[in-house]
Amino acid sequence: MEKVLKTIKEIYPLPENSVDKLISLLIRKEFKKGHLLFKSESIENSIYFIEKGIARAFLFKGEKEVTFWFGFEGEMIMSYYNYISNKPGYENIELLEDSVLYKLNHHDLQNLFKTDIEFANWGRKLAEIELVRTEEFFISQQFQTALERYRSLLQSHPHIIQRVQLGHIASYLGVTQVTLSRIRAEIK
Amino acid sequence: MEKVLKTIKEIYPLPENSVDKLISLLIRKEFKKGHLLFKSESIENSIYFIEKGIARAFLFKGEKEVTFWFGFEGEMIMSYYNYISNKPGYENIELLEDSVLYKLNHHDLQNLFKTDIEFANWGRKLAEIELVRTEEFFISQQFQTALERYRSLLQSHPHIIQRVQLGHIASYLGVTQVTLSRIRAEIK
DNA sequence: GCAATTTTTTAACATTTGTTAAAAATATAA
DNA sequence: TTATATTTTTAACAAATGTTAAAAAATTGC
Repeated sequence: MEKVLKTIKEIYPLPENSVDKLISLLIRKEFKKGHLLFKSESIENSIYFIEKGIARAFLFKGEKEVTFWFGFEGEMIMSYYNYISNKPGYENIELLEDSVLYKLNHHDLQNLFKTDIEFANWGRKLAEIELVRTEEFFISQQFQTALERYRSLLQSHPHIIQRVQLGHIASYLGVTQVTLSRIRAEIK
Repeated sequence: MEKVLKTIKEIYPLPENSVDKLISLLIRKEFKKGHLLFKSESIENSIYFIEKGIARAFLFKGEKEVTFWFGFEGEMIMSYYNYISNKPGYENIELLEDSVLYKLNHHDLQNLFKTDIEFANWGRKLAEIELVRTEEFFISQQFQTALERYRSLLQSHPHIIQRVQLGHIASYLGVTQVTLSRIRAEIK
């Protein structure tokens, strides 16, 4: 669970015994490629850490799926809306490869928040980090062209092209697959 | 400070003496219409609560200003990026009306987080609420048309048309002013 | 290795939105 | 109130992206 552990510690510097407390709550799980981990309109009581694999979150826009998030090794998978409001989330989350995840129960985590100031601050930092990421992604959508976003996606995840199909990437970038294909043809 | 107090209490149920502790740190400030509260590329050590007035956050896209946030009575004004990373924020924040704000020092707040579990959870909830809002706004940008977003903006803030000029609203909706003007002409 | 399936690219055309500029409407200040 | 400045609307045209469909390429399963 090397990558998961690194993620947990990077969020906020927890004392060693708190880390152990959190680890003791994690359950290792394996899933096949294509597994639908979260389904929209349903309440989800689990949070996952990705040890191995790629996940994507998507919504339907009419008939079409639109991907708006990818999760890579070391990242967390959760529906923030569900997590925060305890109402059904709106996103579907699918695993794009055979994956190894660590599962954490939502209520167990809430319990840590209420009783341990270290965890309360860990949870605060987690939300803050995620907020900044979401903001940055939003800003990039509004202020960069699809080409610029495609380039920075390649920069941060050079192997995404080999691991994720173009249609998903195109919708993540906010264009159709045809347009992304045109973009790729131009820069070659 | 009625509206500000309501906001503070709604975020997370703080004990009465914690609320008093927070209130004692607030300083009332008045600003004129047009005042630039935050300037991009600068470190900001304050957080504000809006008692009266409207604020907007914007970035430059080439020569043009693009508005990506409005703040109304009861809401908080802060650069999350600045607040979280302690690096210069990227946004400019301007007051669109003569305003009454309450100012809170960032370090004072951090201090409360570190020493009081109630505040740590208040801060966690604050970030979580803001995260869900940001996500919702992002989703609406990606999955709704400018017309739909215009309609729901009018629904949630019926007086925005009287208080904010069309160019700001257009860029907030992600279209040019000409396009928003066309949209308005069509639905009349 | 080959056939079937899926994914990606290309092409032709339609639609939407942007750009520039001018006119109309509204707001501001002397 | 009137003149000036600002904001909003309208129009003509250009550019970018979407749509549909077919061809090409790559992947998968037998």
